[in-house]
Amino acid sequence: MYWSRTLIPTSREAPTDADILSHKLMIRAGLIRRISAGVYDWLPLGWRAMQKINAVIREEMNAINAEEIHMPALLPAELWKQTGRYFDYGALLFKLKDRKGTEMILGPTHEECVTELVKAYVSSHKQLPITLYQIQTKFRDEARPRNGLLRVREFFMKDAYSFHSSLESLDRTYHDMYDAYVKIFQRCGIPAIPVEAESGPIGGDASHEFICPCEAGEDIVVRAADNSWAANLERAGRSTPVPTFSAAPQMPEAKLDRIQTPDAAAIDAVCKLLNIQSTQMIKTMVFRSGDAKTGKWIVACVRGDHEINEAKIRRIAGPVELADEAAARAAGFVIGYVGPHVANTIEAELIIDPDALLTANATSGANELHWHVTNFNWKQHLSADVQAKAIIADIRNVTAEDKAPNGTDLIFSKGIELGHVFKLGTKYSDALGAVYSDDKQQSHSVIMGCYGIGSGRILVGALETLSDADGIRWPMAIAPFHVIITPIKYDGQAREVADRLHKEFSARQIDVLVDDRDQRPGVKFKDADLIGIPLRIVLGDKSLATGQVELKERSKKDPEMVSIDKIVEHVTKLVRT
RNA sequence: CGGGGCGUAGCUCAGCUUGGCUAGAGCGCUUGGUUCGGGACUAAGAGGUCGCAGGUUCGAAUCCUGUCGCCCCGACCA
Repeated sequence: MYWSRTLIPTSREAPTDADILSHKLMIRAGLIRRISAGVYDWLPLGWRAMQKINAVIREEMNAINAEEIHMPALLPAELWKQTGRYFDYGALLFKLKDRKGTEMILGPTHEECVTELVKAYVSSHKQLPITLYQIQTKFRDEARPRNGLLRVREFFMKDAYSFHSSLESLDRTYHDMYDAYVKIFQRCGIPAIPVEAESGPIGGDASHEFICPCEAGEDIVVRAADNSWAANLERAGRSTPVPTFSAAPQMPEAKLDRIQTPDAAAIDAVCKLLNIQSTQMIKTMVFRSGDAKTGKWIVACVRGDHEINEAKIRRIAGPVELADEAAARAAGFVIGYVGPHVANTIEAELIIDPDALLTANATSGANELHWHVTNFNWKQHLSADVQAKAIIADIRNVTAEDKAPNGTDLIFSKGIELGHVFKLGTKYSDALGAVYSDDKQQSHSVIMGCYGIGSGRILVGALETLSDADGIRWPMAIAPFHVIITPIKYDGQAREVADRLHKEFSARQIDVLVDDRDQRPGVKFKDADLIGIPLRIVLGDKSLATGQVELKERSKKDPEMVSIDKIVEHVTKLVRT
């Protein structure tokens, strides 16, 4: 391709609304253009990179016998109502009506659709296992799209779904996928660490996320200092054993004191007012499970300096949500001033984190507006009945004071979630009736796994982690062009050589861009660095006179001189390895 | 959804507080000249319903109301 014939709108300045490096570079290098919040045009350079990423993904998917299909983005809402996700997904789901008034959605993911497909055609164990995938546009009406391509409303995703007649078979495919993911990110040249993630209904080792470590990321990864283990913060568990209620301190002489704390609901405010440490406090939060009629209250307690981990609560109590404030108040919870002993008077499931349980003479809410209590102790101030039913469980986020499973220190870092592999179980096949017959004519729900990669996020990860002050540095595998030819002046011998090399590289399937613009050399060099093509061939009069061209790798400081008749071979070698 | 900020040329922004000449600058763009190995210089130009609607006023980019759009922080840490 010739620069003058394509569209590469580079710019010296980044728009003010771009905050993170990758976003700035994508705009400056002319990869994408925003058309609406979280919705982008893909320009030639961006699109080329995207295609290369998808090509890598395709190759690795095909290599493990996953077969590509294509499902529609426009889906009937009915299908989603059958699994309940029409409601569970909430506002994140784009909803619309067709001309007949039929409710439709734009697919944010395709479990329903693919399960429906398999239900229609797979009925025997002999047809299993099977893995189908697609690379397709997903739609999610994000509350707050942000940071360029990091969180968008329309994006590319490779989503694969596997179907099995046994958990062992699911395990095999899961591991194949896991390995394929490792290869994909390696080939794309970006760092990605697999971490344990929330595992859902199957439990155990059923879910991994692949995280690209970088500051721009929205996820928090916890890993062992010796890299022996890593997990999503949601998932990371305490390393010390969970005690039973009897481990609570015995403080027979302690007396529960009420103390006035006007307008001090937050932990920090109370600590300041009473001049105590947050470790001396018990934080109590109220959750609600089930619907308004059948649901129950859940009172969760952690030490004041700890954060409640809602995913862990869900693991114990099933689907829960933080209680609606008005509803909780109506039920008698003094939101802002709730203490654990509220369970003495209001019927609720009490879940206590071990560190909260071991806190003696704690300060907590008094269950009265503008009042707290001090010297709270579990054994004295909970009724016998409540003590007997209380659940002691790990329900907080780990902190730097915790240890990895092997006892080493924990390190916390941010990262971008690039992909996710997940053992689904029979959630969707149950809901939609996707069953197969085994060899004894017994009917079973198909066992499923699902595996996603956000292709756009690979691009974000590459720019975030590999760029330098001058611009992008594409890994060869996903570079929009392998080589850029920069004639100092596109004229005379330089022009002849540029055209000839263009032809020869193209014939070898090497993607080449000739900067044929009538620009000063400085402009061309700056732009070449900015758009980050891995190899640059400079054609200048002086070197051409000696039968040589200058070859510079974007990631290296100094160029090398290569004779004209060797350059094609030389570059081909660099591109292929 | 809550809070904050911003909408003026393709891009980055000034002007607005205190209403008043033909609405400005830099970058980019067009044409000419000089330049030509790391974002050149110069001359002449093109380009704007000041987001939109309404209001106040003799007069609105500027004040008021509404509305749309965009960005940032937060979203359950009581």
